[in-house]
Amino acid sequence: MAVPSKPRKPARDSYRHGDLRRALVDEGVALAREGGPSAVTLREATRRAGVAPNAAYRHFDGHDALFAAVRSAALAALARSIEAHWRDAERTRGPKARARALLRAVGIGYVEFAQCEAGLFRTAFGAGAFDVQRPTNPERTGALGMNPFELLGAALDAMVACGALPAARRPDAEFLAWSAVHGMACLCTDGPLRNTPPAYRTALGERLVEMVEKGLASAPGRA
Amino acid sequence: MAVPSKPRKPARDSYRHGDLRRALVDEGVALAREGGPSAVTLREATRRAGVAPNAAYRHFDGHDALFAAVRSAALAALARSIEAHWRDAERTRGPKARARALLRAVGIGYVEFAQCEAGLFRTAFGAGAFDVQRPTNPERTGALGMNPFELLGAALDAMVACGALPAARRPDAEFLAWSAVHGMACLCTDGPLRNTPPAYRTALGERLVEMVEKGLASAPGRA
DNA sequence: TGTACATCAGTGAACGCGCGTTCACTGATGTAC
DNA sequence: TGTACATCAGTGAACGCGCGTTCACTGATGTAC
Repeated sequence: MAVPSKPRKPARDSYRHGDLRRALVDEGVALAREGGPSAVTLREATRRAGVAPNAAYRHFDGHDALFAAVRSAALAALARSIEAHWRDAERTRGPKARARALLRAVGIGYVEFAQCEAGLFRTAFGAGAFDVQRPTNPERTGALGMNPFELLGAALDAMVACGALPAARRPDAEFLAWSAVHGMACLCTDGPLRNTPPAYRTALGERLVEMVEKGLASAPGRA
Repeated sequence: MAVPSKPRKPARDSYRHGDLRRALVDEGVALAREGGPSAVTLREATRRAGVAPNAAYRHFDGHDALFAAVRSAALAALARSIEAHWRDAERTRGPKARARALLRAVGIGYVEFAQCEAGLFRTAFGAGAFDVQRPTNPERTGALGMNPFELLGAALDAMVACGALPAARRPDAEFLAWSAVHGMACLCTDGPLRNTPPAYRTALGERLVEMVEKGLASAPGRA
């Protein structure tokens, strides 16, 4: 008992935080999850990390930089949601069925994420301009090393490779498929589907993916 | 020259504004057009209307009420954009071609509005929950008296009536079509398509509508 | 047709809020000698 | 192995900002007599 009266508020830490940057991003993600993009506040993130507001400036240029990091984390979470379905789909027998299963995995994983993590979804896409990340930023991906857009592209390539999608219709098909899936994600998150039963939304999601698959194959490609 | 020194700042008006409620909504719409939903501020709207901030409370319960009115106006503007295409489509000869033209009108009008009026589009759909308005709120519609969702429903009904869409696939088809079109609108407004050439986006929009039409007709309906 | 008065759309000043950001500082850490 | 020192991640206090909202008020309008 050499130093019995030592204050033990900070418990394990020294007064230096250890990994404040990571802690701030984690808290930012938690805020985004709970309250969407507008809840991602520099002051609240530092408050939750148990640190003075200006301490954040040791690790980020300012609010925008912290927010960008949080958004990247949200995109990575989306990629992981898709990958969970992707891995199952990869085990499908037969090249055509497999390609279709991969495309379905991307769509269902995307919509499911929007429903289960509405705050993160809004943070990824609902706060100003968003882009396809190229070259791939490792912060934005899951374990397969592909961002959501690349996963979609890979699924479409597989469709072409097995003959389920005419090669002439492949160019820019990402944007058509992404549109459909992103739109449904929005309707499920903030739109009129947000309060419908999960089973109903799941059924609608399945129909949407089929619509995309069939519609992509029969509509003409780029002129 | 009975009263030559009378201050003529307010010009035509008495110190009573005349129609402040309308003026505030108009200024709010202008703000939304320029800066999206977060720019719709009670203080800035009153500032532009040349009135004290608290004057707004004579006409609105508070910021939320003003914002709701602005959002309704944005939805009405969307309806008008669709109607402009709708009227042309109505003149198409042949019931099938006409039904397809109507569906196309809804899709193209929707995406065009998102591109030309990105701020209003974000205000209508990008600021918290949005719903299909039933019964129709006259503030939210254009001259045909239908809101965007009802226009879409009418186009799909026409598709069924002429045999271009199997009746079994009609239920809930609004949500599938809306998803596709809304998603593309998002990609054009805030997403990776926002800086692409207009002609490219137009071509993509046409392909999307075709994808929806073909995909809707060949995918199975509600189980 | 004139006067008295109630109404209510506007004013002016002030409030508290949370935000991002800047400043000069402090004190634990890790390195050079 | 011990001491001197530079580094730099954190502190504490304060700033200005624009926001929504509340208060007591004023004065033009329109109505009742």
